[in-house]
Amino acid sequence: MTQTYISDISKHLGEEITIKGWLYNKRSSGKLGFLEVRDGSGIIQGVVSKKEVSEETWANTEKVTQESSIILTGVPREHPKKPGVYELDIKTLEIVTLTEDYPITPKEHGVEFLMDHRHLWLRSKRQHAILRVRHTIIKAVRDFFDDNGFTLCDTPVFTPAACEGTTTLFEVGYFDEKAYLTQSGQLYNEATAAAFGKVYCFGPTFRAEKSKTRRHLTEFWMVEPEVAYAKLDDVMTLAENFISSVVGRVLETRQEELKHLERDTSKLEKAMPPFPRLQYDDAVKMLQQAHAEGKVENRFEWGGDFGAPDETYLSSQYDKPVMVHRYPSAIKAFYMEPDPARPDLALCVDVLAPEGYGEIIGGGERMSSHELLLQRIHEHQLPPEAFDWYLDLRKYGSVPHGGFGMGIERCVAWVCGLEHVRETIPFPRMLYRLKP
RNA sequence: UCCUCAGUAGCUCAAUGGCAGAGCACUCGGCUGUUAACCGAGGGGUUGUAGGUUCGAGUCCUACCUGAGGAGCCA
Repeated sequence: MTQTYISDISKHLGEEITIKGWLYNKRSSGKLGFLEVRDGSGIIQGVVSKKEVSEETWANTEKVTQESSIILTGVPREHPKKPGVYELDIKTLEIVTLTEDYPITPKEHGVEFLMDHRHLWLRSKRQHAILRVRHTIIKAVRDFFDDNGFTLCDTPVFTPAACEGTTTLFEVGYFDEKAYLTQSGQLYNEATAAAFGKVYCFGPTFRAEKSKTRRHLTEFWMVEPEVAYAKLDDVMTLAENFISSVVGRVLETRQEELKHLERDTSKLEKAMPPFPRLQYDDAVKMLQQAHAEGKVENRFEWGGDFGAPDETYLSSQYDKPVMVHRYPSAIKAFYMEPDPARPDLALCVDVLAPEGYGEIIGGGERMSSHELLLQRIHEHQLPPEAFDWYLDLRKYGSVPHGGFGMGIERCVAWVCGLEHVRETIPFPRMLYRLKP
């Protein structure tokens, strides 16, 4: 028995086909049954008429329940009232397994209940739309780098020490010693960039921060490109080309999903280069003026890092992602290259997504001087022996280089217009949430 | 770690300190074009836990537990 996928239904109009899937929802009108069937590729409404089918098929139609697995045969055709929409005239309905008491009903549910049933929640239309956009974003990310001369050089998940020494790490046993789950592949990227020129890594990242907000996961996926000989301006140009390429791909191929999510795509269409480049100093002035005008609650002082409300205000001033660059070195990672014109500033950049989605990219130019890097390691009270290989990169053919990291889930949340990143990954890992 | 809010039927939510309710889901019946279908009937409860105030607590007070949102930190 061959199987036809619902996504291919338009190629089989008028033919008898077999659909293998699950019952999404059922409605009936006496001797006429309406079965919404999903098979992973899509959803189609099947129509069963009592007088057209066998007693067995009609009995199955009456007793089949939501999310029962079913195999049906029938003939697809256009919906009588909706042009471009297809229906299936069902001839036979076989129940593979009858489901009893499916927990997720067609009505509303709360977050806790849905999260506890994430393994089933994934079957819903909304989750389907989001995860298909996620798939497309990841594909577009890989295509962008693959098509631009980058080599994929994935970095380890087990690491011997903190990459940046600031954020909390997950500690795991590693035979007789301790290891930590990676919080960034960047340091390793710098080694592979010196070997391959343009590289990227893409994998899971772990942060043991006790953050409990709509923007945080403890396990998330990050893509990190790194380019030898790149200066800060090159990094920013790469970032804006990269983001616009990814967003453009979603707009090209996922209109249906974005429509289901009720995303205002006109806002995404504006995410085309060039992105505004805002120096930290000027961003501070904007925030201070906004405070004076009563638009921001707290007065921002030069030297601090932006909080979520600050980022939201700054991004609200633009209709496309904004790139904030040259933060004070004191609040950035130890490996950031200082600005020769202003040594107290780091040649770094954060890309803030529009509509309050916050920082989706962080990156910049890395320090190329062995002497200065060693000094910074000492200043940050990091163990130099843990960074011997990293320092080697400055001993053997050091060059200016830079790159950035983008959190996939925040990007998906922004593109889909979601309230929370928990829906952007099949099984989110969050503070106090390890199951399912 | 801190701040705020919320826990009542399988789910989503009502109930002035005074009889524990509705919709969905489920079971039964009705309907040949339904779109979270609809109409009628039925079963379904230790109101998060422990204590306190009161003639009387789902409701007020205290502690704890669980969850949500936010802060800090970050992508």
